[in-house]
Amino acid sequence: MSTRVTMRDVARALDISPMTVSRALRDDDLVSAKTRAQVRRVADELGYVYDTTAQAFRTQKSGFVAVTLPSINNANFADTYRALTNGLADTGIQLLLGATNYRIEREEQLVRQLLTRNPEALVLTGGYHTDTTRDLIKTRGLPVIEMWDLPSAPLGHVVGFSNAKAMDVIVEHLAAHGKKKLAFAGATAGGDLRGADRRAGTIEAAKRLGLPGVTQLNAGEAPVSMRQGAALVARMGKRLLDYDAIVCVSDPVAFGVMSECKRLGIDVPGQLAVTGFGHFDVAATSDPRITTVDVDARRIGAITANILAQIFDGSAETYREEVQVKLVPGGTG
Amino acid sequence: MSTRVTMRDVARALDISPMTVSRALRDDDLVSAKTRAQVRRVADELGYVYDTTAQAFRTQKSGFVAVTLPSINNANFADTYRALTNGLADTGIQLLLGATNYRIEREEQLVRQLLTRNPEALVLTGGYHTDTTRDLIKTRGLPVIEMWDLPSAPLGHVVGFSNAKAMDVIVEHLAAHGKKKLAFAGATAGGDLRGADRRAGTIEAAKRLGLPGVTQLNAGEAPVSMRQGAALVARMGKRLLDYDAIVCVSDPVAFGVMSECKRLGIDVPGQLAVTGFGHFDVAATSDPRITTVDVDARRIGAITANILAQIFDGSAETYREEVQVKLVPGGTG
DNA sequence: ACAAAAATTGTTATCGGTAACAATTTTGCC
DNA sequence: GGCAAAATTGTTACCGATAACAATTTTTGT
Repeated sequence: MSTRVTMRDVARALDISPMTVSRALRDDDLVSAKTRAQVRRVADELGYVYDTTAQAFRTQKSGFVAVTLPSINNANFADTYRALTNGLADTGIQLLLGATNYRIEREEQLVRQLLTRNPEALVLTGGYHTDTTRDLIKTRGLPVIEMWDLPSAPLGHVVGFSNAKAMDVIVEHLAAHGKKKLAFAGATAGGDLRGADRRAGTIEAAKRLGLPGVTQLNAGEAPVSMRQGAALVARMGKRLLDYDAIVCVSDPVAFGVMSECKRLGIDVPGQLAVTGFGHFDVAATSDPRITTVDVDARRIGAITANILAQIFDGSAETYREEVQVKLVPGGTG
Repeated sequence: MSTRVTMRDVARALDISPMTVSRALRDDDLVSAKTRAQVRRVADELGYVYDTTAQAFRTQKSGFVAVTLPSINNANFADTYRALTNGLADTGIQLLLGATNYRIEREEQLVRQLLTRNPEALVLTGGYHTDTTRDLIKTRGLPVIEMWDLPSAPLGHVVGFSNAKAMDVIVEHLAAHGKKKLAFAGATAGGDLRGADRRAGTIEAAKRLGLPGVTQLNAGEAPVSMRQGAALVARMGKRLLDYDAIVCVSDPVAFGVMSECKRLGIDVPGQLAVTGFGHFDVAATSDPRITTVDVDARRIGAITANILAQIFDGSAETYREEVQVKLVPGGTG
């Protein structure tokens, strides 16, 4: 009973060869329509389930594309992932997902694990990787796509934007509204490197616009949560009013900051501006709405899916797709 | 160059048998420490990468556990998933994740796809499945764990709670604070079945406590978002004041409702109470904090991991673990 | 020193599909 | 009807690791 039903069994039932069954189930035109229908029917009757493992082994193609995301609990990455899934739906490709928790050491461990499954391509979030990760990938000669960043020394294809430059629109917006003294609320150094890029971009933009230096406010370990944003404000209290605006590494942080300000009686945006990043639902829903930057996460996923399709079709071109980000003004400054 | 390095190659380099290489790389005690070290070294030198596909094929064990989640963009499910990943970290088991988008038809499609990868167990979120899904699983005789629910006719193991009964604490809390006329804000019928259970539970609890009937407010397709919660309120306007409390299917919805109330000048909780579900960050951070129900998502994942470990150890017991939920009073009623 | 036990290494067959090639059947045309 | 071309089906070998069993080397005890 526990012996699985194989193509051989289906073949025997119909007194044909396993090869014909194989072809029929893959809808090969070589097989006559009549035979195909029969095979289908008998396969169903016998409860046959196709064994992708065996196929992957024989053809030396796993049908997997490995994907790493910093976190699976992030609307933007989830959107990218969904778009990627949808874009690959009719290719038969399956995504093998891993979460790095915003750490490139964890990414390395993950990549190592994922590679043992023979993925046909690798999709990484971010442009920062450990040297070992880079070596592992290069040695394999595996197609790679880096998303959500614009690395200067990419491993392969790129679909993303500059996290540093993206802050320009925020800082320009704040400057245009007369905000001068900025603080940046993000993770402590060392963790989230895309967050660090945003900080660097903020500092850079402020300098360019002739604003005073930007203070770094540490909200804790990456990824910084709403709670950590709130806790940061609770810790600092009215000292926060030394600044005109708090530029937050993400919308959730901004929301935490804003909520706690309200609890402390600090008026946003009256006394203090607060900005976010990512155009999350919470930014669009809160009262007031949070000024933020929209990244077309879905587009990143869709483009990535396209590139993958090209790769599987044999294209040798190396893509570098920059997606535009745009300011979404809210009521927080 | 593109011919991959196999165990045979490593074996040849050391003039030993592939079998010994296989054993050495799996750290089999049968192999002498000296040989193991040599094999390790040479394997590294040659850039050997273990082929899990071949192993999975030969041993007829994929090393996969398939997991379906309604959405990957949900802090609670993400927590469960992370706990599951961590709990299985040193078993070598890899999770194969799929998102159902809260639809059992999509779940069926997904399960079908996942089964072709020969998972060694299946972890499903929720206790509702299509008949075909149930058949597929039963035919396979695959170990199954249903999470986040307490189905009356489970497919196998269960780790969860009753979504209906979980609403008791909310309704009791509201009743104790003098709220009588309740409305339930959730998805339109047909979609999210756990949400439907919560609605049924709310109605049931209200009846039991002698409150008037509960009105159903349709916020749109599942999963209902913050935006949809806000849109619902925008649509209804002051008519919302016909009710004493809006019981929302989740915290995000409650947050959307509350934010839009503020914009409309409706005082929460003064004029209207609002409750959520799930103890999301947004509920704990918003001002006021949202009264909600905490589900120990991490515990669900950890217990599930434990059960999986038991299964792989050969235990034949069928587990049914109920996790407790608890009220988290906020400032919204 | 020698047999018996223990430790270590080797051989063979196989998991379930499918590529490459071979063989057979059907169809079309004069 | 007979033959070439087209359509369909079949045969064989193999992808890379490892279970099961066999053979060899090393250690131990007397």
